[in-house]
Amino acid sequence: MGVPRQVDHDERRRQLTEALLRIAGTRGLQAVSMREIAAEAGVSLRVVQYYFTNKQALLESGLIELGARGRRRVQQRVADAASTRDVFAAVLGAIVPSDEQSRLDSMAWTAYYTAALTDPALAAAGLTLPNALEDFLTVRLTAAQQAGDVSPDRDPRTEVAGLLALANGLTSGVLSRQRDHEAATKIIDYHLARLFDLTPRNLAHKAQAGTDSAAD
Amino acid sequence: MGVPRQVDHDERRRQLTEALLRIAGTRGLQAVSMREIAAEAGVSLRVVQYYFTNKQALLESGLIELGARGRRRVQQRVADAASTRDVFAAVLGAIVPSDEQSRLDSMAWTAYYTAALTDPALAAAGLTLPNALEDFLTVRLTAAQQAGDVSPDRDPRTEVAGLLALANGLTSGVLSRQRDHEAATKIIDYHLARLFDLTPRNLAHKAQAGTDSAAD
DNA sequence: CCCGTTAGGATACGACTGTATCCATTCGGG
DNA sequence: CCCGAATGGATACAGTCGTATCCTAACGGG
Repeated sequence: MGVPRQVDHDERRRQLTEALLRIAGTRGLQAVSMREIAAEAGVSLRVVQYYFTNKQALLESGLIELGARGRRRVQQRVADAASTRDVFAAVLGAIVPSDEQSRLDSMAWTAYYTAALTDPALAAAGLTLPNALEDFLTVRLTAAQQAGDVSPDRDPRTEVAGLLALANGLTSGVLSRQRDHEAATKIIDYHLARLFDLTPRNLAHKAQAGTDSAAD
Repeated sequence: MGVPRQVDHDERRRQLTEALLRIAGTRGLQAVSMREIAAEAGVSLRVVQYYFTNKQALLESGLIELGARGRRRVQQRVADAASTRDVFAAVLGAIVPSDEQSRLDSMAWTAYYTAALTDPALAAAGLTLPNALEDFLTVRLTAAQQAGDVSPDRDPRTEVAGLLALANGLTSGVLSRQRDHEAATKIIDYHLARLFDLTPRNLAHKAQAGTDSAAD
């Protein structure tokens, strides 16, 4: 038992979790079985059993990894977002699947989400990401509104909830290949352009409240 | 073999299909088995086999029934919709689950939708309702815009796609009990109010194009 | 009357599931 | 050196799954 034991252990678990998510993303959650995961990871059934006591534990691990990936994607995009509008475009753009990897993850996420609707054990393991995003964006939008970058007759919480639901619905369309990523992005930008537009009747208000709106 | 044979046959199939949808709506699609359907319908396994050759046929029947229910709900609400805005509120309000029955149907629909993402056989059996609604609403919105009831700088197709995606995303939130029906309706109305609002800069255009806008 | 079709009960079959058990190997600290 | 823990191969077990088969009844037209 060498020093890097715990590391190897976690690495093994990570490989198995990734195999699980690959299956869930391509063939669905109902195709996920212990033996399938073993085959996908190129190991024996016993190894899967060894590193995960339960199938339940395995599924939870997959859900946790999926949440971590989502958070990572959002943070990467938000990192280089200058304005509040850029932050919104980044977050919403991170929700809608863009490349093949995010499509697979989105598939798996949808499968988990659907399963959690009828399986309280999965629901308890956490789909908390949407709520966190809602709070985060609401704070940002409220600040932008107070800075005069958004029309005062907009309701930040309602706008954010609507935009997140929009991104969610667009994701469904992208996954079912009813829409592609570009079309979805256009729809999102269409709405962001209106939300952050101050053209006619809001210029007066903008001029009166424009204090620290440059950095936002 | 009496005259009402075919009728009895169809009635039996209908009962079994409803039993299937009850299970799918409460315990999920993965809980749907021939034996479970038999138990739910209060018949023997053989009867389920007798009226449906395959499990596949059974699932398709459930999907068809689900689509029919959705269409029925939309038509009922659209029936007494006076203005174009009422039509939009009716259609979008028909998508978001309101009572317990529509919640169950929406659950089952989500389960089917998710399954269809990885099962081409189910996808072929038809999730065509969204596309039909998109075309329908786009025609209505374009007409309303030409009548001057909607600002000319709105893009009807984008607006409709966005609203349907919004309703879809809100449905997810309602099903996961993150939001209730009332909150979802408020968000929809919030957006419809903006879409059909002509207050400041559009009144000029409205006055110039207002020919047959009264009946719409 | 009787015979073929319709309807359904009872049971079986093979595949697959999650989980458990038995066993061999490896390897590092005492 | 050696012994116990870590690791994993092979196999078994009890369920559940969709599907198939066998066998009764019932019943209406010839």
